[in-house]
Amino acid sequence: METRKFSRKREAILDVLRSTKTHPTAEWVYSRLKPAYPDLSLATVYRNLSLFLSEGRAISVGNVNGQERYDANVAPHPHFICDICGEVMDMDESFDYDLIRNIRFPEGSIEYCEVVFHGKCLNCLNKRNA
Amino acid sequence: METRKFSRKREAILDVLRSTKTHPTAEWVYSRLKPAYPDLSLATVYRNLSLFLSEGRAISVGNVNGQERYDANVAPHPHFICDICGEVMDMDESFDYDLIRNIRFPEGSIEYCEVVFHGKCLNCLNKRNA
DNA sequence: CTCCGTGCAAATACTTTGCAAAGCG
DNA sequence: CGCTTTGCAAAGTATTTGCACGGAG
Repeated sequence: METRKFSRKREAILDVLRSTKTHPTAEWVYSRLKPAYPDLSLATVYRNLSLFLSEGRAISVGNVNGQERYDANVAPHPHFICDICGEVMDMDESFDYDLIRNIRFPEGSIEYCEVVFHGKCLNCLNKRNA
Repeated sequence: METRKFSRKREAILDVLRSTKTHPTAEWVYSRLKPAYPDLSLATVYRNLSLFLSEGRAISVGNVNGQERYDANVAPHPHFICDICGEVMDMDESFDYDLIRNIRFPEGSIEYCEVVFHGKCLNCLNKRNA
C-alpha cells in the first residue's frame, strides 16, 4: 500500500500546474516556484510530476521538442501543437469524443484516446508573413 | 537548394523502415542493418531518419518510453500503443478521418491530426491474467 | 576534383537515481 | 521515532554535432 505524507512543495507544484493553461515543462514549473522556494530542486519537480501521472492527478500531453509537457486537466480533451514554436493549446470545444467511443480494436483493449492537431499558431503565422 | 547524392546506406535504412510494421526506433533499424553493414554508425541512422522526416518520406509516431518511433507509412492513420510493453500498432481500418476534417480552430491553422489510442495489447493482457 | 555522406567520439539535453539529511505524523 | 520527502550531485539515456576521411557525380 502506498503511504503518502503531506508536503508543502508537492502541493505547490500541483498548484502551479493547475493554475496555468500553458501545459508546462518540468523546468517551467521549477522556475516558477524557485523564487518562493529557494531550496527547491528540479529533481523534486520531476519526482512529483511523475507521481501525479501515476496517481492520475495529471497527464502528459506528450514530448514536444524533447521535453515532456504536463497538464492538470485530466479530462480527455484534444490539443493543438504549433510545430514552429512548440506552444500547446487546449481545444476543449472543438472535438466530440463520442465520435471515437465506439471504435473496436481486436488486438488490444482501448483505455483512452489522444487527439492532437498540428499546425502553426497565429503568432508564428504572422511572423512568417511579416 | 538541397543537393542530394545517392547513398547505399540511406536506401537501406528506408528499406528497413518500409519493410516493417513495428514502428521501430532508430536503434532497432540500426541493429537490423549492422550485420549487413558492419561499419554502419548509429549516427547515420539518426541523420537519415531525420532527413526522411523533413522530406516527408517518413513520420514520427511519437516518443514511446523515451524513444522516437518511426513509420514509413506517411498516410494519416491512427495508432494503438500498449502502455505496458510499448508496442505500436496500426489501426488503419478503425478510424474515419472525415470525422475531424471539418474542425475549425481560430488560434492556429491545422495541418494534420494525430489520433493515438492507448491501452493494453493482448499479449500483456494475457500475461497479467496468467 | 568537389562536395556530400559517414564513422567515431565527444557533446548535449532531459530525466532519473543514490544517499544522507530534514520533515511529517 | 519510523518512514516519506528532499537537495545535491552523479549517473543514465537518447539524440546531435564536429571533424577528418571515403564515396558519388
